[in-house]
Amino acid sequence: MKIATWNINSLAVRLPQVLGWLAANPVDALCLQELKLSDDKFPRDALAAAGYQSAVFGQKTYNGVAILSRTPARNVVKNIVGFPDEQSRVIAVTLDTPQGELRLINGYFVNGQAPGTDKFAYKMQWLDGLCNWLRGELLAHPKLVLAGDFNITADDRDTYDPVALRETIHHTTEERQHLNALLGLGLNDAFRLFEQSEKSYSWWDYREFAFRRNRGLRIDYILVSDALKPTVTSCVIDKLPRKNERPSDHVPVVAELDLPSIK
DNA sequence: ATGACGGTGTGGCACCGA
Repeated sequence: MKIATWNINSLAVRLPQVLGWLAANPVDALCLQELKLSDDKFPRDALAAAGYQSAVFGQKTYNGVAILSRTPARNVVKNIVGFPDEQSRVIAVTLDTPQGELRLINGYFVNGQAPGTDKFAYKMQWLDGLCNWLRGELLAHPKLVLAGDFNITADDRDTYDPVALRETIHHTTEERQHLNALLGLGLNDAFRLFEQSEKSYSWWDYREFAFRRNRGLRIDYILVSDALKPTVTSCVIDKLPRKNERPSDHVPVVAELDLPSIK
């Protein structure tokens, strides 16, 4: 089965691109971030016509996440249990596969603006809350995938300028320690399970021709639990949608797991 | 040091993103 994640930076603007991408890339589940719309504005019918059910946790203007899946999602949880949050950043579902249940968690991690700001402090607290919640989720669901926009570069391979951007937002030691804490729970960065080309990124600024110059960051991840790690057969970044007219600044990441495809 | 680009809102610029 194939699982993908994509920060689409407004589903109202990008719905046609999502539908087009799904037609060309018929994944089993797609995690979307930054819907920027409330639940009542979610294009459930258009996605259903394309063969996808939707578990939605929207928010007006900012944030908002959804999981599209070919099979029904059950046990839907919104946001981090034990971490009250005004912002819609997490949705978790259980999907039933012929190989048993799979827990899929979609996160739009806090941006954090800059070290020393209130938003950075919120990012650290949010990451703490996520880690504490996931510890139990992994015990309850050994076959678990955490996908989304992490807003953290894991290491210097994931940034176009590790020297100039050292200890700036998305590059701080503190953020990377939090990401390592997640990995320490028994999660694995699917992208790094395979040989990848250098300078592989998932986000490029809209400004200064960043995409053309490949000045990007890899901040979108698919983490798989230890139990799933042996089943991962590929993980790729699909840069093509960044060439669309009115593209999102992020592109999809796709992982393939050697579980029978959900029918 | 700043802004550059793009999305949203009840707007004519401000805020946010990364």
